[in-house]
Amino acid sequence: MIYSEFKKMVNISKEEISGQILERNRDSIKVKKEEKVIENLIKIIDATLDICSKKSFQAMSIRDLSAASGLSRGALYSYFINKEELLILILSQGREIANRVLTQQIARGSSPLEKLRLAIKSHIYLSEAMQTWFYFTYIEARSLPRDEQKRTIESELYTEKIFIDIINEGIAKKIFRNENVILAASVLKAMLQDWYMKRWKYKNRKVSVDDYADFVIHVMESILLI
Amino acid sequence: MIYSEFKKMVNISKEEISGQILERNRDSIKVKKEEKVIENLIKIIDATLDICSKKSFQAMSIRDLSAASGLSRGALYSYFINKEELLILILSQGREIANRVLTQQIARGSSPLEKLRLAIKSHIYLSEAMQTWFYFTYIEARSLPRDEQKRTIESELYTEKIFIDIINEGIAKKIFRNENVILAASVLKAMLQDWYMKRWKYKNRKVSVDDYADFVIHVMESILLI
DNA sequence: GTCTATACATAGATAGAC
DNA sequence: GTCTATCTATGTATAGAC
Repeated sequence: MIYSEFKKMVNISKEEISGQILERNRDSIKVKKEEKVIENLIKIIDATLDICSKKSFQAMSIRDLSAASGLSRGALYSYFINKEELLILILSQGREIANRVLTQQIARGSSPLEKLRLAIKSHIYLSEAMQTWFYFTYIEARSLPRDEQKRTIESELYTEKIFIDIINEGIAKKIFRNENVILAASVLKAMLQDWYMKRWKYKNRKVSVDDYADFVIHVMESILLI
Repeated sequence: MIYSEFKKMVNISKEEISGQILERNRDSIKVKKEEKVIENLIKIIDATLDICSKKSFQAMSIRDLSAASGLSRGALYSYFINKEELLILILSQGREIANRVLTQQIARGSSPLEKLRLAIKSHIYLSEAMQTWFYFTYIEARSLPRDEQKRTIESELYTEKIFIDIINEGIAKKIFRNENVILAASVLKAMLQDWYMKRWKYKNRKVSVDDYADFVIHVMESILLI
Protein backbone atom coordinates (compact mmCIF):
# COMPACT_ATOMS: atom_id res chain seq x y z
CA MET A 1 0.00 0.00 0.00
CA ILE A 2 1.22 3.51 -0.84
CA TYR A 3 -0.31 6.85 0.11
CA SER A 4 -2.26 7.38 -3.11
CA GLU A 5 -3.95 3.99 -2.65
CA PHE A 6 -4.72 4.76 0.98
CA LYS A 7 -6.42 8.00 0.06
CA LYS A 8 -8.68 6.26 -2.43
CA MET A 9 -9.53 3.52 0.04
CA VAL A 10 -10.24 5.80 3.00
CA ASN A 11 -12.60 8.57 2.17
CA ILE A 12 -11.94 11.44 4.57
CA SER A 13 -13.78 14.17 2.71
CA LYS A 14 -14.60 17.43 4.40
CA GLU A 15 -18.27 17.02 3.56
CA GLU A 16 -18.37 13.66 5.30
CA ILE A 17 -16.67 15.05 8.39
CA SER A 18 -18.95 18.07 8.58
CA GLY A 19 -21.98 15.85 8.08
CA GLN A 20 -20.97 13.73 11.05
CA ILE A 21 -20.39 16.78 13.19
CA LEU A 22 -23.87 18.01 12.33
CA GLU A 23 -25.40 14.68 13.35
CA ARG A 24 -23.62 14.68 16.68
CA ASN A 25 -24.34 18.32 17.49
CA ARG A 26 -27.86 19.04 16.20
CA ASP A 27 -28.77 20.66 19.50
CA SER A 28 -26.10 23.29 19.56
CA ILE A 29 -26.29 24.19 15.86
CA LYS A 30 -29.06 26.73 15.36
CA VAL A 31 -29.10 26.80 11.55
CA LYS A 32 -31.65 24.40 10.08
CA LYS A 33 -30.73 23.99 6.41
CA GLU A 34 -28.34 21.03 6.27
CA GLU A 35 -26.55 22.21 3.15
CA LYS A 36 -25.79 25.57 4.70
CA VAL A 37 -24.52 23.94 7.86
CA ILE A 38 -22.14 21.62 6.03
CA GLU A 39 -20.92 24.39 3.76
CA ASN A 40 -20.22 26.72 6.67
CA LEU A 41 -18.84 24.12 9.06
CA ILE A 42 -16.19 23.34 6.44
CA LYS A 43 -15.31 27.03 6.24
CA ILE A 44 -15.18 27.35 10.01
CA ILE A 45 -13.07 24.26 10.65
CA ASP A 46 -10.69 24.95 7.78
CA ALA A 47 -10.20 28.50 8.98
CA THR A 48 -9.68 27.40 12.58
CA LEU A 49 -7.07 24.78 11.72
CA ASP A 50 -5.36 27.20 9.38
CA ILE A 51 -5.13 30.02 11.93
CA CYS A 52 -4.08 27.58 14.64
CA SER A 53 -1.13 26.36 12.62
CA LYS A 54 0.34 29.78 13.33
CA LYS A 55 -0.97 30.62 16.78
CA SER A 56 -2.78 28.91 19.62
CA PHE A 57 -6.51 28.37 19.63
CA GLN A 58 -6.74 30.64 22.64
CA ALA A 59 -4.83 33.33 20.77
CA MET A 60 -7.22 33.07 17.83
CA SER A 61 -9.96 35.61 18.37
CA ILE A 62 -13.50 35.27 17.10
CA ARG A 63 -12.65 38.33 15.02
CA ASP A 64 -9.80 36.39 13.37
CA LEU A 65 -12.08 33.46 12.71
CA SER A 66 -14.76 35.72 11.30
CA ALA A 67 -12.32 37.31 8.89
CA ALA A 68 -10.81 34.01 7.77
CA SER A 69 -14.05 32.08 7.43
CA GLY A 70 -16.04 34.87 5.80
CA LEU A 71 -18.86 34.63 8.34
CA SER A 72 -19.67 37.47 10.67
CA ARG A 73 -19.03 37.14 14.38
CA GLY A 74 -22.73 36.91 15.05
CA ALA A 75 -23.25 34.20 12.45
CA LEU A 76 -20.46 32.07 13.88
CA TYR A 77 -22.40 31.69 17.10
CA SER A 78 -25.16 29.97 15.14
CA TYR A 79 -22.77 27.03 14.67
CA PHE A 80 -21.37 26.66 18.15
CA ILE A 81 -22.41 27.75 21.63
CA ASN A 82 -19.08 29.26 22.59
CA LYS A 83 -15.45 29.14 21.61
CA GLU A 84 -14.61 26.22 23.85
CA GLU A 85 -17.39 24.11 22.32
CA LEU A 86 -15.92 24.77 18.88
CA LEU A 87 -12.64 23.35 20.11
CA ILE A 88 -14.29 20.24 21.52
CA LEU A 89 -16.28 19.81 18.31
CA ILE A 90 -13.17 19.73 16.18
CA LEU A 91 -11.18 17.50 18.50
CA SER A 92 -13.85 14.89 19.12
CA GLN A 93 -14.72 14.51 15.47
CA GLY A 94 -11.10 14.06 14.43
CA ARG A 95 -10.50 11.53 17.18
CA GLU A 96 -13.47 9.50 16.05
CA ILE A 97 -12.25 9.30 12.46
CA ALA A 98 -8.64 8.59 13.37
CA ASN A 99 -9.44 5.73 15.74
CA ARG A 100 -11.91 4.17 13.31
CA VAL A 101 -9.60 4.22 10.28
CA LEU A 102 -6.62 2.94 12.23
CA THR A 103 -8.50 -0.01 13.72
CA GLN A 104 -10.02 -0.92 10.34
CA GLN A 105 -6.71 -0.84 8.54
CA ILE A 106 -4.80 -2.96 11.02
CA ALA A 107 -7.49 -5.63 10.93
CA ARG A 108 -6.42 -6.29 7.34
CA GLY A 109 -3.09 -7.79 8.43
CA SER A 110 -2.60 -11.38 9.56
CA SER A 111 0.97 -11.86 10.84
CA PRO A 112 2.43 -9.53 13.50
CA LEU A 113 4.96 -8.22 10.99
CA GLU A 114 2.25 -7.47 8.47
CA LYS A 115 0.16 -5.79 11.18
CA LEU A 116 3.10 -3.72 12.32
CA ARG A 117 3.73 -2.50 8.79
CA LEU A 118 0.06 -1.73 8.28
CA ALA A 119 -0.16 0.11 11.60
CA ILE A 120 2.83 2.29 10.76
CA LYS A 121 1.68 3.04 7.24
CA SER A 122 -1.92 3.78 8.11
CA HIS A 123 -0.91 6.05 10.99
CA ILE A 124 1.47 8.06 8.85
CA TYR A 125 -0.93 8.20 5.92
CA LEU A 126 -3.78 9.19 8.19
CA SER A 127 -1.76 11.98 9.75
CA GLU A 128 -0.80 13.10 6.26
CA ALA A 129 -4.43 13.26 5.13
CA MET A 130 -5.44 15.05 8.34
CA GLN A 131 -2.19 16.87 9.05
CA THR A 132 -3.60 20.14 10.32
CA TRP A 133 -5.97 18.30 12.62
CA PHE A 134 -3.23 16.07 14.11
CA TYR A 135 -0.98 19.06 14.64
CA PHE A 136 -3.81 21.01 16.22
CA THR A 137 -4.68 18.21 18.65
CA TYR A 138 -1.12 17.71 19.78
CA ILE A 139 -0.52 21.38 20.33
CA GLU A 140 -3.82 22.23 22.02
CA ALA A 141 -4.01 19.16 24.25
CA ARG A 142 -2.73 20.81 27.40
CA SER A 143 -5.02 23.85 27.11
CA LEU A 144 -8.14 21.74 27.20
CA PRO A 145 -10.68 21.43 30.01
CA ARG A 146 -10.05 18.37 32.21
CA ASP A 147 -12.58 16.07 30.55
CA GLU A 148 -11.39 16.72 27.05
CA GLN A 149 -7.76 16.45 28.11
CA LYS A 150 -8.48 13.04 29.60
CA ARG A 151 -10.05 11.88 26.35
CA THR A 152 -7.05 13.05 24.35
CA ILE A 153 -4.63 11.17 26.60
CA GLU A 154 -6.82 8.06 26.45
CA SER A 155 -6.80 8.22 22.68
CA GLU A 156 -3.03 8.56 22.66
CA LEU A 157 -2.54 5.62 24.98
CA TYR A 158 -5.04 3.59 22.97
CA THR A 159 -2.97 4.05 19.82
CA GLU A 160 0.15 3.07 21.68
CA LYS A 161 -1.58 0.02 23.09
CA ILE A 162 -2.23 -1.15 19.55
CA PHE A 163 1.50 -1.10 18.86
CA ILE A 164 2.32 -2.78 22.16
CA ASP A 165 -0.10 -5.62 21.40
CA ILE A 166 1.32 -6.20 17.95
CA ILE A 167 4.90 -6.29 19.25
CA ASN A 168 3.96 -8.62 22.08
CA GLU A 169 2.27 -10.98 19.66
CA GLY A 170 5.39 -10.97 17.50
CA ILE A 171 7.59 -11.78 20.48
CA ALA A 172 5.27 -14.59 21.57
CA LYS A 173 5.43 -16.08 18.07
CA LYS A 174 9.24 -15.79 18.07
CA ILE A 175 9.16 -13.51 15.04
CA PHE A 176 10.37 -10.49 17.02
CA ARG A 177 13.28 -10.21 19.40
CA ASN A 178 12.46 -9.95 23.09
CA GLU A 179 12.95 -6.16 23.29
CA ASN A 180 11.62 -3.70 25.86
CA VAL A 181 8.11 -3.46 24.43
CA ILE A 182 7.07 -0.26 26.17
CA LEU A 183 10.13 1.58 24.91
CA ALA A 184 9.86 0.15 21.41
CA ALA A 185 6.25 1.30 21.13
CA SER A 186 7.14 4.69 22.59
CA VAL A 187 9.88 5.49 20.13
CA LEU A 188 7.67 4.28 17.31
CA LYS A 189 5.00 6.73 18.42
CA ALA A 190 7.61 9.47 18.62
CA MET A 191 8.66 8.83 15.03
CA LEU A 192 5.06 8.83 13.84
CA GLN A 193 4.37 12.12 15.58
CA ASP A 194 7.36 13.77 14.01
CA TRP A 195 5.80 13.38 10.57
CA TYR A 196 2.89 15.69 11.27
CA MET A 197 4.62 17.95 13.75
CA LYS A 198 7.58 18.73 11.49
CA ARG A 199 5.82 18.74 8.15
CA TRP A 200 7.72 21.88 7.05
CA LYS A 201 11.07 20.20 7.60
CA TYR A 202 10.30 17.13 5.53
CA LYS A 203 8.72 19.22 2.83
CA ASN A 204 11.86 21.35 2.52
CA ARG A 205 14.01 18.25 2.34
CA LYS A 206 11.74 16.65 -0.24
CA VAL A 207 11.07 13.58 1.87
CA SER A 208 7.82 12.03 0.65
CA VAL A 209 5.26 10.43 2.93
CA ASP A 210 6.10 7.03 1.40
CA ASP A 211 9.84 7.53 1.98
CA TYR A 212 9.17 8.36 5.58
CA ALA A 213 6.85 5.43 6.19
CA ASP A 214 9.33 3.01 4.66
CA PHE A 215 12.14 4.36 6.81
CA VAL A 216 10.16 4.06 10.04
CA ILE A 217 9.28 0.46 9.11
CA HIS A 218 12.95 -0.14 8.43
CA VAL A 219 13.93 1.21 11.86
CA MET A 220 11.36 -0.92 13.66
CA GLU A 221 12.38 -4.03 11.76
CA SER A 222 16.03 -3.36 12.59
CA ILE A 223 15.35 -3.46 16.29
CA LEU A 224 12.64 -6.13 16.28
CA LEU A 225 13.31 -8.75 13.63
CA ILE A 226 15.37 -11.74 14.68
CA MET B 1 28.36 8.76 31.83
CA ILE B 2 25.00 8.55 33.63
CA TYR B 3 22.61 11.38 34.50
CA SER B 4 23.85 11.98 38.03
CA GLU B 5 27.39 12.46 36.73
CA PHE B 6 26.18 14.79 34.01
CA LYS B 7 24.41 16.99 36.52
CA LYS B 8 27.55 17.34 38.60
CA MET B 9 29.66 18.11 35.56
CA VAL B 10 27.30 20.66 34.03
CA ASN B 11 26.23 23.32 36.44
CA ILE B 12 22.87 24.65 35.27
CA SER B 13 21.84 26.44 38.43
CA LYS B 14 19.02 28.92 38.43
CA GLU B 15 21.29 31.59 39.91
CA GLU B 16 23.76 31.19 37.07
CA ILE B 17 21.01 31.41 34.46
CA SER B 18 19.45 34.48 36.03
CA GLY B 19 22.87 36.10 36.34
CA GLN B 20 23.45 35.66 32.63
CA ILE B 21 20.05 37.05 31.80
CA LEU B 22 20.84 40.13 33.88
CA GLU B 23 24.11 40.67 32.03
CA ARG B 24 22.45 40.42 28.65
CA ASN B 25 19.51 42.62 29.53
CA ARG B 26 20.82 45.39 31.78
CA ASP B 27 19.03 48.02 29.72
CA SER B 28 15.53 46.66 30.05
CA ILE B 29 15.80 45.72 33.75
CA LYS B 30 15.05 48.77 35.86
CA VAL B 31 15.97 47.37 39.27
CA LYS B 32 19.57 48.12 40.24
CA LYS B 33 20.42 45.80 43.13
CA GLU B 34 21.85 42.67 41.53
CA GLU B 35 20.81 40.35 44.33
CA LYS B 36 17.21 41.48 44.06
CA VAL B 37 17.21 41.03 40.32
CA ILE B 38 18.55 37.48 40.48
CA GLU B 39 16.19 36.53 43.28
CA ASN B 40 13.16 37.86 41.44
CA LEU B 41 14.13 36.69 37.96
CA ILE B 42 14.24 33.15 39.34
CA LYS B 43 10.75 33.60 40.76
CA ILE B 44 9.44 35.06 37.50
CA ILE B 45 10.96 32.43 35.20
CA ASP B 46 9.99 29.53 37.44
CA ALA B 47 6.44 30.80 37.66
CA THR B 48 6.23 31.36 33.90
CA LEU B 49 7.47 27.90 33.00
CA ASP B 50 5.21 26.38 35.62
CA ILE B 51 2.07 28.13 34.42
CA CYS B 52 2.98 27.43 30.80
CA SER B 53 3.17 23.71 31.38
CA LYS B 54 -0.60 23.91 31.75
CA LYS B 55 -1.59 26.66 29.34
CA SER B 56 -0.02 28.70 26.59
CA PHE B 57 2.16 31.72 27.27
CA GLN B 58 -0.43 33.86 25.53
CA ALA B 59 -3.14 32.45 27.79
CA MET B 60 -1.07 33.28 30.87
CA SER B 61 -2.10 36.71 32.06
CA ILE B 62 0.16 39.12 33.90
CA ARG B 63 -2.27 38.68 36.75
CA ASP B 64 -1.58 34.91 36.76
CA LEU B 65 2.14 35.57 36.75
CA SER B 66 1.79 38.11 39.53
CA ALA B 67 -0.08 35.65 41.72
CA ALA B 68 2.33 32.77 41.05
CA SER B 69 5.55 34.74 41.38
CA GLY B 70 4.49 36.78 44.40
CA LEU B 71 5.38 40.09 42.74
CA SER B 72 2.74 42.67 41.97
CA ARG B 73 1.78 43.44 38.40
CA GLY B 74 3.54 46.77 38.58
CA ALA B 75 6.73 45.26 39.98
CA LEU B 76 6.90 42.69 37.19
CA TYR B 77 7.30 45.46 34.65
CA SER B 78 10.55 46.46 36.37
CA TYR B 79 12.06 43.23 35.06
CA PHE B 80 10.85 43.23 31.49
CA ILE B 81 9.52 45.86 29.09
CA ASN B 82 6.45 43.91 28.03
CA LYS B 83 5.12 40.39 27.98
CA GLU B 84 6.67 39.52 24.64
CA GLU B 85 10.12 40.56 25.85
CA LEU B 86 9.75 38.22 28.80
CA LEU B 87 9.14 35.39 26.35
CA ILE B 88 12.18 36.27 24.27
CA LEU B 89 14.28 36.60 27.43
CA ILE B 90 13.46 33.07 28.54
CA LEU B 91 13.84 31.50 25.12
CA SER B 92 17.13 33.11 24.20
CA GLN B 93 18.77 32.31 27.49
CA GLY B 94 17.75 28.66 27.35
CA ARG B 95 18.95 28.36 23.78
CA GLU B 96 22.33 29.79 24.70
CA ILE B 97 22.84 27.27 27.51
CA ALA B 98 21.58 24.29 25.53
CA ASN B 99 23.80 24.92 22.51
CA ARG B 100 26.85 25.56 24.65
CA VAL B 101 26.53 22.43 26.79
CA LEU B 102 25.79 20.20 23.81
CA THR B 103 28.78 21.39 21.81
CA GLN B 104 31.10 21.07 24.83
CA GLN B 105 29.97 17.55 25.61
CA ILE B 106 30.30 16.17 22.10
CA ALA B 107 33.83 17.54 21.81
CA ARG B 108 34.81 14.98 24.46
CA GLY B 109 34.30 12.07 22.05
CA SER B 110 36.87 10.87 19.54
CA SER B 111 35.33 8.17 17.30
CA PRO B 112 31.99 8.76 15.51
CA LEU B 113 30.35 6.04 17.61
CA GLU B 114 31.57 7.62 20.81
CA LYS B 115 30.43 11.05 19.62
CA LEU B 116 27.02 9.69 18.69
CA ARG B 117 26.57 8.17 22.13
CA LEU B 118 27.71 11.36 23.80
CA ALA B 119 25.41 13.48 21.66
CA ILE B 120 22.39 11.32 22.50
CA LYS B 121 23.16 11.19 26.20
CA SER B 122 23.94 14.85 26.62
CA HIS B 123 20.83 15.89 24.71
CA ILE B 124 18.56 13.69 26.80
CA TYR B 125 20.27 14.64 30.05
CA LEU B 126 20.15 18.31 29.14
CA SER B 127 16.45 18.15 28.36
CA GLU B 128 15.94 16.33 31.65
CA ALA B 129 17.73 19.04 33.61
CA MET B 130 15.86 21.79 31.74
CA GLN B 131 12.64 19.91 31.01
CA THR B 132 10.19 22.75 31.55
CA TRP B 133 12.25 25.03 29.35
CA PHE B 134 12.54 22.51 26.48
CA TYR B 135 8.82 21.81 26.64
CA PHE B 136 8.05 25.51 26.70
CA THR B 137 10.21 26.24 23.67
CA TYR B 138 8.73 23.47 21.60
CA ILE B 139 5.17 24.42 22.42
CA GLU B 140 5.54 28.19 22.06
CA ALA B 141 7.67 28.16 18.92
CA ARG B 142 4.89 28.85 16.46
CA SER B 143 3.42 31.74 18.47
CA LEU B 144 6.64 33.71 18.33
CA PRO B 145 7.35 36.87 16.36
CA ARG B 146 9.12 36.19 13.05
CA ASP B 147 12.65 36.90 14.25
CA GLU B 148 12.43 34.73 17.30
CA GLN B 149 10.76 31.95 15.35
CA LYS B 150 13.61 32.00 12.87
CA ARG B 151 16.13 31.69 15.69
CA THR B 152 14.28 28.73 17.17
CA ILE B 153 14.22 26.91 13.83
CA GLU B 154 17.90 27.67 13.29
CA SER B 155 18.71 26.25 16.68
CA GLU B 156 16.71 23.11 15.90
CA LEU B 157 18.43 22.61 12.56
CA TYR B 158 21.81 23.29 14.17
CA THR B 159 21.28 20.44 16.62
CA GLU B 160 20.21 18.16 13.82
CA LYS B 161 23.26 19.17 11.79
CA ILE B 162 25.44 17.95 14.64
CA PHE B 163 23.87 14.50 14.33
CA ILE B 164 24.11 14.53 10.55
CA ASP B 165 27.82 15.34 10.69
CA ILE B 166 28.54 12.58 13.17
CA ILE B 167 26.65 10.00 11.09
CA ASN B 168 28.36 11.12 7.88
CA GLU B 169 31.74 10.83 9.53
CA GLY B 170 30.87 7.31 10.64
CA ILE B 171 29.82 6.33 7.14
CA ALA B 172 33.00 7.80 5.64
CA LYS B 173 35.07 5.79 8.12
CA LYS B 174 33.10 2.63 7.27
CA ILE B 175 31.95 2.27 10.87
CA PHE B 176 28.32 3.03 10.00
CA ARG B 177 26.16 1.58 7.27
CA ASN B 178 25.37 3.83 4.32
CA GLU B 179 21.88 4.78 5.52
CA ASN B 180 19.73 7.74 4.56
CA VAL B 181 21.48 10.25 6.81
CA ILE B 182 18.78 12.91 6.80
CA LEU B 183 16.13 10.43 7.87
CA ALA B 184 18.36 8.79 10.45
CA ALA B 185 19.09 12.15 12.06
CA SER B 186 15.42 13.13 11.89
CA VAL B 187 14.10 10.08 13.70
CA LEU B 188 16.86 10.44 16.27
CA LYS B 189 15.70 14.00 16.92
CA ALA B 190 12.12 12.77 17.17
CA MET B 191 13.08 10.24 19.83
CA LEU B 192 15.03 12.85 21.79
CA GLN B 193 12.10 15.24 21.73
CA ASP B 194 9.72 12.62 23.01
CA TRP B 195 11.62 12.47 26.27
CA TYR B 196 10.80 16.03 27.31
CA MET B 197 7.44 16.28 25.57
CA LYS B 198 6.01 13.11 27.14
CA ARG B 199 7.63 13.33 30.53
CA TRP B 200 4.36 12.33 32.27
CA LYS B 201 4.13 9.09 30.27
CA TYR B 202 7.64 7.92 31.08
CA LYS B 203 7.23 8.91 34.70
CA ASN B 204 4.06 6.82 35.03
CA ARG B 205 5.79 3.87 33.42
CA LYS B 206 8.84 4.26 35.64
CA VAL B 207 11.25 4.62 32.73
CA SER B 208 14.35 6.39 34.01
CA VAL B 209 16.30 8.93 32.02
CA ASP B 210 19.21 6.48 31.82
CA ASP B 211 16.96 3.66 30.57
CA TYR B 212 15.63 5.92 27.87
CA ALA B 213 19.04 7.17 26.77
CA ASP B 214 20.35 3.62 26.54
CA PHE B 215 17.40 2.53 24.45
CA VAL B 216 17.75 5.38 21.98
CA ILE B 217 21.43 4.55 21.61
CA HIS B 218 20.46 0.93 21.04
CA VAL B 219 17.99 1.92 18.30
CA MET B 220 20.53 4.09 16.52
CA GLU B 221 23.20 1.43 16.72
CA SER B 222 20.77 -1.14 15.32
CA ILE B 223 20.23 0.87 12.18
CA LEU B 224 23.75 2.29 11.81
CA LEU B 225 26.34 -0.23 12.96
CA ILE B 226 27.70 -2.59 10.33
C1' DG C 1 -29.57 32.92 8.03
C1' DT C 2 -26.60 36.63 8.46
C1' DC C 3 -25.18 41.11 9.72
C1' DT C 4 -24.24 45.34 12.68
C1' DA C 5 -23.99 47.40 16.99
C1' DT C 6 -23.02 46.99 21.50
C1' DA C 7 -22.75 45.21 26.32
C1' DC C 8 -19.75 43.26 29.33
C1' DA C 9 -15.36 40.98 30.82
C1' DT C 10 -10.59 40.59 30.95
C1' DA C 11 -6.19 41.70 29.35
C1' DG C 12 -1.64 44.62 29.19
C1' DA C 13 0.54 48.53 30.64
C1' DT C 14 1.51 52.85 33.37
C1' DA C 15 1.46 56.61 36.93
C1' DG C 16 2.10 57.90 41.26
C1' DA C 17 1.79 56.74 46.26
C1' DC C 18 4.38 54.39 49.68
C1' DG D 1 11.77 48.59 44.86
C1' DT D 2 7.11 47.53 45.21
C1' DC D 3 2.29 48.26 45.40
C1' DT D 4 -2.45 50.06 44.24
C1' DA D 5 -5.37 52.27 41.21
C1' DT D 6 -6.59 53.01 36.75
C1' DC D 7 -6.44 53.78 31.64
C1' DT D 8 -7.04 51.68 27.28
C1' DA D 9 -7.27 47.92 24.13
C1' DT D 10 -9.07 43.77 22.85
C1' DG D 11 -11.92 39.83 23.42
C1' DT D 12 -16.43 37.05 23.87
C1' DA D 13 -21.07 36.93 23.42
C1' DT D 14 -25.75 38.66 22.42
C1' DA D 15 -29.79 41.42 20.76
C1' DG D 16 -32.19 43.08 17.24
C1' DA D 17 -32.24 44.84 12.39
C1' DC D 18 -32.28 43.15 7.75
